[in-house]
Amino acid sequence: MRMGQTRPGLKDVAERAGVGVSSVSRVLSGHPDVSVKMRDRVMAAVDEIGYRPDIFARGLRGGPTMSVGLVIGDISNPLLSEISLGAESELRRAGYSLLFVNSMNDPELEAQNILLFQDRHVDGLLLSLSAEDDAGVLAALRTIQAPLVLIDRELDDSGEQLMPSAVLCDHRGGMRAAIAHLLDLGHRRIGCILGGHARFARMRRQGVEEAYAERGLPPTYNIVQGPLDADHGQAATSRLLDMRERPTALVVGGNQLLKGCLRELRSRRVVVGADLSLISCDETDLTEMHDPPIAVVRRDTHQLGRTAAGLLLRRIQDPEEGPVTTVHPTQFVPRASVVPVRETAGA
Amino acid sequence: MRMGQTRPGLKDVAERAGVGVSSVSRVLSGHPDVSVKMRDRVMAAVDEIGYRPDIFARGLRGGPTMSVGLVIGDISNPLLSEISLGAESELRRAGYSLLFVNSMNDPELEAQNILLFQDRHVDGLLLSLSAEDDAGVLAALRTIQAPLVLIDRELDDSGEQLMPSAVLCDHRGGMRAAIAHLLDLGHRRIGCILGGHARFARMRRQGVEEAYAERGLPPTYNIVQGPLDADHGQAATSRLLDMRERPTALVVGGNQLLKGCLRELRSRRVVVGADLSLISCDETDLTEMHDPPIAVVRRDTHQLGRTAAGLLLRRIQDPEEGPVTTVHPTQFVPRASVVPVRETAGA
DNA sequence: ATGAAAGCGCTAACAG
DNA sequence: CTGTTAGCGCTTTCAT
Repeated sequence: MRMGQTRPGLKDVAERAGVGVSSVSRVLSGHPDVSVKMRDRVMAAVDEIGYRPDIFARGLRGGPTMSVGLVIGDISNPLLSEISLGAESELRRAGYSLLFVNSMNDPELEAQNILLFQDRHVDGLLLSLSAEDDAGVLAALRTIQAPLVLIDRELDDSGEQLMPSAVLCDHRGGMRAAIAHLLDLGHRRIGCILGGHARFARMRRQGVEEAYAERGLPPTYNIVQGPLDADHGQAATSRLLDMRERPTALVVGGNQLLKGCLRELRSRRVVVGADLSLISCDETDLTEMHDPPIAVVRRDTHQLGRTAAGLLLRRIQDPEEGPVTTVHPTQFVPRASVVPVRETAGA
Repeated sequence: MRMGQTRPGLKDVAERAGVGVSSVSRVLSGHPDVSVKMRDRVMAAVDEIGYRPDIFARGLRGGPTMSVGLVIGDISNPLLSEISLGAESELRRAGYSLLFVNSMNDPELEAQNILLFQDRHVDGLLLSLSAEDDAGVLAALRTIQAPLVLIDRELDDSGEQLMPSAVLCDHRGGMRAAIAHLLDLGHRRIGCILGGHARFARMRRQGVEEAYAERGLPPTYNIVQGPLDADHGQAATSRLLDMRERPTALVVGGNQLLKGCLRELRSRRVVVGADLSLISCDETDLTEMHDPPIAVVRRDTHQLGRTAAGLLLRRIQDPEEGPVTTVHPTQFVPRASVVPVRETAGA
């Protein structure tokens, strides 16, 4: 029974101001050829009736929607959410809004979401994909006209058709530094728990290998690769601790894995920073507040998001711009979870 | 230099299938009056040319956009992100997509974001607002036609114009149970650190008061109210521990506050579960993995999100539906961070 | 410098 | 049951 109360349109503004609709349109889209008088009249009318342009009608004509899509595997991961926060703040400064969608780390959903953003005419896409080589995702991406920025991912894009920009992290360097630190403290049997099939896992593995190779040491490390979740973290920890030549230090590649790892250590009553040295990748509440605090390979996630947004904006605003890749530093932060091997009780 | 390659429209499908545009439209929107033959012809053509409807053109006509907006204070808060995950999963099942926007806990941004969603013609709004009484936010909300669902918030809507549904949590009951547990263990001087001005803080305060009142005990608790952040958590902890009659137990109203609290306890070398009993609200990695594990007042955040989405969908799909409020249980989970007062060393 | 008018892709009358 | 047609609110020629 309620009145239609349709929101005011361009026509209403034009009527109110006693001018033509196209003049109103020109004023609102900053067209140069408008008299000051006209601009004032129109703006006054706009304020009076509280006009807001209809984004759909604009989009229909193919104009920009001033929005950017972010496809993200798991927003509940604090790192990813910080990245998105950084991206959002940068985009907002430029007048763009960021639309999130979760893909639950499911490539099929991811592909759907990419298409969904295309339907919504986003002006660009930020991608933190769960898989770098999923055929469906790649196919969806190829239908996208808008510029793409990958966040800490490398696409397995054989055809090289989609020319994404990318913001990457120097995971290899960070891992190399972490391992080097352990080696300096006398550790030789180091267990590494890695997860996922994305770039970061490959790079971290390389970092481990390089650290040993640089010092001419035999590869007495053990890398346990698996899914990127707490269960793998726990299982891998268990497996490493059960080895005959039990590692004196563990390096864990991410917060989910860390959670599982700590769970296992607790159930075995292994004391971090005494019985065992421990390093994790990426700072979270857990690493910071743990007793003892856990050494980490850290990176500036907020900045990562901001840079990603910046690269995207550049390409949106100037379509001639080519893809750019930036690499962001990582930093090893030693903490009490790491002790020299001498103090470590053997098996 | 690239070819315009404009995406196929309804007209193209109609041409391909040799039928009229409206028939195509009818088939696609599931209109009952279409022959099987027609449906097949059209669907074939749709597949052949890879047609996807233009959501903007649909929206322009005032139709549903199959999207829901979520205004959220801080997506990097694991609780809020879990809620949004729950909401998203429910919405997806119904074919809706969820658009997130962060408001950085800033009411002004919040109001802007509400307007932004309105511009995008969302079919409904999920709100986890940072303030319940901000004039700008309320004004923005009043311009919204779509149904609203509040998540764990009560609006200070004097005019009662906007009839939101709501999903609430029984914070009062949870807090009452937590305090009762402490009282049973002999604690009398209990410090409570609360933060924020939203419903949950009020309810928790009431829970504390009720627990004491129920047993006819004098109010020997101390409630320190402040902003909902780690700094307040730390400052409040410091203040409570400096009291002449130092509390034997602390109850902390949220994960941010907890972080600050733990920071202070660590710097003072206060041992949780021995020198002091500790309870927090809401489960996070920190409460679970802490040594000793921290007792919590828990709630099912994923379910909360799902229910919120469900309530919204009901109102979207049947505009005659009135607003509904559901209250979700909370549960006190005792853990090793809580010990009887006898074992606790006094000041 | 300004206004009139033609669509953008779609849905919903309205005719057949 | 199906095709034709008139807009939805806006931008953009094209005249003036």
